[in-house]
Amino acid sequence: MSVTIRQVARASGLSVATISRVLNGKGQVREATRRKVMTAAAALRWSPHGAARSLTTNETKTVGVVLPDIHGEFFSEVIRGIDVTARRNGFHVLVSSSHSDRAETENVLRAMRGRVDGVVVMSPTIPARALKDNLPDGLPVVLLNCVAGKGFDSISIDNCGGAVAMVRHLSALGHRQIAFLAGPAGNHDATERRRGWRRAMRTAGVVPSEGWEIPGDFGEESGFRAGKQFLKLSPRPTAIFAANDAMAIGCLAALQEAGVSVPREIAVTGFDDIPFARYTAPPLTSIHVSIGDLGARAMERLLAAIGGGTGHTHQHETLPTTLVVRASCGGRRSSADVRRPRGPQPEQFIPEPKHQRQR
Amino acid sequence: MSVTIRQVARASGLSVATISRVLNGKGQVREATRRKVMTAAAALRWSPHGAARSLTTNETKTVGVVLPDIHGEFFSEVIRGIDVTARRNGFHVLVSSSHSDRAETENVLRAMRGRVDGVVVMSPTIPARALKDNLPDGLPVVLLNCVAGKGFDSISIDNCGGAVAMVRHLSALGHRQIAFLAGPAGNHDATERRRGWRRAMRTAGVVPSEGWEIPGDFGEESGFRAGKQFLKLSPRPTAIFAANDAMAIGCLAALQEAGVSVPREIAVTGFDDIPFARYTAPPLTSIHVSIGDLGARAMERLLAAIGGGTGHTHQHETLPTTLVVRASCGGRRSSADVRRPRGPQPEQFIPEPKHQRQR
DNA sequence: CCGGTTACAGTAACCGGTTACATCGATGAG
DNA sequence: CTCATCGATGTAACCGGTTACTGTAACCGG
Repeated sequence: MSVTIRQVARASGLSVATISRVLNGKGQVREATRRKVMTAAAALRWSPHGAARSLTTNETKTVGVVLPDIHGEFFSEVIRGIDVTARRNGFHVLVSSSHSDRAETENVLRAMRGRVDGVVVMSPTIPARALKDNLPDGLPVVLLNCVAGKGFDSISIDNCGGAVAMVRHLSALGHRQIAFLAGPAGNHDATERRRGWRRAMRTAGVVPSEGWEIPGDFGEESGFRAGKQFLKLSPRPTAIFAANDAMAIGCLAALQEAGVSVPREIAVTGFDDIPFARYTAPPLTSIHVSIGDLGARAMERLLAAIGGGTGHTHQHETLPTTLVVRASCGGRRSSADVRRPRGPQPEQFIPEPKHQRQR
Repeated sequence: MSVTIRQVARASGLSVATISRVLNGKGQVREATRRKVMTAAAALRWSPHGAARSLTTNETKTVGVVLPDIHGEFFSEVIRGIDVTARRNGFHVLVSSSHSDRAETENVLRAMRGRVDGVVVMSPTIPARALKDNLPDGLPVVLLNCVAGKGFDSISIDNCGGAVAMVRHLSALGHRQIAFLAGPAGNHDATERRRGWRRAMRTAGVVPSEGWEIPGDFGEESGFRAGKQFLKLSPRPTAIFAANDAMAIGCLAALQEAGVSVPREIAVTGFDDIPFARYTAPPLTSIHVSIGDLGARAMERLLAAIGGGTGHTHQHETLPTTLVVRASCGGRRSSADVRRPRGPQPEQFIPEPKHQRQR
């Protein structure tokens, strides 16, 4: 049915070895022969069989990406970063996302043998150690935004540092009662951001009182509910720092509905700097994270591990974040911002990714 | 290095055939033998080599997904739908996204041979016919949101119908000057939505005058610019129907900045019903599209084609859309809506997907 | 006790490439 | 002229599974 290298060999009157050599540019082949091969291959519309090739070379030119059940921009951006980097290096990407169940994840991991040359794993639920048991020995792995484990490459966002920067900024604007809208318990990013908030508060000499921290789940809905709760506090916080933008947006909606003016009465800030952050009312001050870069870096590390063989050393890498000031936190620039020609601009300008959506 | 079936055979004192039979549950194997195999396999932590297996069985249990360079929710949702459905059926997903270049896409397509059992292709730039030349004969293909081609399975959203529904709704609210904020030229969805707008306008007996249609690119930014332009028109349109939510949101920002009240002075509506749509100010009336379902259906069709062999008939399928009314279009219910407990609810309630973000 | 099933397990060919090694003609030095 | 060398190409083993075919007890009815 499908055309094989032997058919090409017959059609061109050459041997399979020569066809293979031409295809891979290895060994000596006369120019005339090369052309003959190319012609025959094109005529038969032959392209090498991936599985067959993988079997002998023991490399698949494919990397696995295992992600938990995440929605939205984060997912697409991280995949984009990974995919672009992989393709640039001639690699394919085998994804497996939306794992809620741990056993399921382990199954997928096991099924990767003979399909991939390495994997990027982002899993809040699986401890690094458990990975070892479910992966073929010697398969390169890069952990993404997980608790770093010994013997693994890992890479993550400077969540703590970003949170500290945000609290500092709010402090500088005069805020002291800075409430925190936390993310899901157990989530690594959420934990780190909370740590940053607490640390910076301590540094600022403020002791968060009861009720200044409300748990959320990173969804808009939970932000909305938390917003309502914050309003019941007395004294009211003067600023709300949400652990991600989605919750901050829900929070904004809650305050607006309650007729509370942002930022005049309460400042609201987020984390992630999702594209919509600049289009909320008022535009949202946030911590910019280059999610695409995160994926790209993870892939670069993985490719290095794949190429480097055994002489590769494991290390942990942290990606920096940037504070992006918009109107929602108030302060000196807020009124000026609002009048800018095309929607408020960040104080520290971050070059915009092209947000040409195709849909 | 890696453990093979032969090692398991030796360890268990059986032959490779038996190991294989146990693994695949084929043929007769005594219970005692099965257990012996399982024990040995577990002890050696053996799992079958994907490439090797693919080579003989001629099936990879993997499907390819080729997507253009799209950002945001659409991408992640469609992948999620595909991935979940694939995994449920024991398939893996090989993605390749962010193709801007046509030659690049064709390369990837060619490289899929021997790696996948079928592909889902979403490509605005490649005509269906050109696919035939770059795909191994007989490889099942499902086209996603493309111009349907003969000899292909295809599936898409009822863009036209959705647009008609939206214009009808606005009409019913008394609007006649309904401007249209179009999507990128050449994009299939954009074209269809525009067609729906024009058709419904004609039905309503309104002839769109000069300037009532402004081109955009599906990005927030272009919506913002278009919003400004619409304001310069005289007479001003009473409603703006954006071809997607991102542009509608940009448009809202522009109107807000100009001090124009939505929906009192101008109604604004979108298309896609992205999660964020319910948190804009005012909440955005939109056309709900189940993007995840789109991916899931595409995968179901593909799996059917893979399983069905030659007896499979090609057909085109269209997924329905639903109008979701929120405050941004004004009308009878708008004031009531605003007071609902947790942010405005849609008039026609769409069961919410769980928007528990993990970030 | 015998030919025929049946249940279970082993042997080896095969999938489609890659590549070490063999082959062979041409070339050049001695 | 001969032999070593080199460049170009062919031969066949091999990668790790799957499976058709084979072998062999055990068991059956007659």
